[in-house]
Amino acid sequence: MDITEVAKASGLPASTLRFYEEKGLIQSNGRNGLRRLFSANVIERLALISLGRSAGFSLDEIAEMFTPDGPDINRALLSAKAEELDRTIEELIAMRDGLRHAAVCKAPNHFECPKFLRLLRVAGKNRFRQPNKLKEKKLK
Amino acid sequence: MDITEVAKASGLPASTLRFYEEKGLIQSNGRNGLRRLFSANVIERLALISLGRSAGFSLDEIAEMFTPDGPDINRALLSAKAEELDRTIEELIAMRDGLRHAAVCKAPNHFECPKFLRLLRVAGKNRFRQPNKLKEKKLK
DNA sequence: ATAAAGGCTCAAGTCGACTTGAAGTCAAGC
DNA sequence: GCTTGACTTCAAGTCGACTTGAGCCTTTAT
Repeated sequence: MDITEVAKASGLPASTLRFYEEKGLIQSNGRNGLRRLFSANVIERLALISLGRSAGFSLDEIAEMFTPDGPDINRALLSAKAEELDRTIEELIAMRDGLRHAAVCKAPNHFECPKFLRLLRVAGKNRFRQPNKLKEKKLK
Repeated sequence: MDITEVAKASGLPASTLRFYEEKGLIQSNGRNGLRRLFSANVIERLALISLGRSAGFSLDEIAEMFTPDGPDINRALLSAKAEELDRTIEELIAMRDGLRHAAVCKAPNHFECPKFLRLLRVAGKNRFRQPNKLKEKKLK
């Protein structure tokens, strides 16, 4: 497959595929002239990468999992990520409940509202870096 | 209070406080010579900012909420964020379950495992930008 | 009177994951 | 034989939230 086919099949722009190749996340197997050729299993690989990204792995972490050939998934790392997700989920739930409450709370000042104060305490612990804003998916 | 006191009380470095002031998120009320003076309520304000960050608001969004004077919380925006969080939470739960499964799954190839395939489908939908890696909190 | 401490400003750097742009190469169709 | 369009490389730019550094200016202690 050439890069455009892979792009279409995976939904990723060609620039991303080149970037991933450069990072060692995927391989092209040879060239047709200048042009990269990919074997079909790169699609699975990309799916796996996408999965990893969604689960919160960085590209570098994902690269580590794909060590020799074929994804060798590190089970301990997976479990650790699952636990990390668990904590994140709990924090987000607290946050969501707090937001939902704040949206209807009638207290003149939120600092007088016990629920809001509880929210603040949760937020205090919850000092993790936030995602960059989602970029709009531009469909051309 | 001077900037160091605010820094101590809030846990934020002075550089961040200057940055927030420049962005209009907090105000200093006058100077003592060169030095900024802050009134005590800036602490509450910072707590609110921290809360907003934890809930996934960008600094610009938070700035919008603090329009004239005193936080005027936009209830619709809060509800919208709560819903957004709801969706994120569901995705993360699916992801966590998937990870947990993948960590124990014995299938020779994950692509033969139905649970794993389901996970992939979830991940496919779940094409949101991930957080930058958490930076280690360096305690000096 | 002077030096250290700490605040100040402004510009530039950082991080991760890409994207964009300029300039070049190559095969195919007219 | 020349244009077109799809690919190539490589460098630089982008985004958000800060941090860092250089070079000043003040206050406080000696």
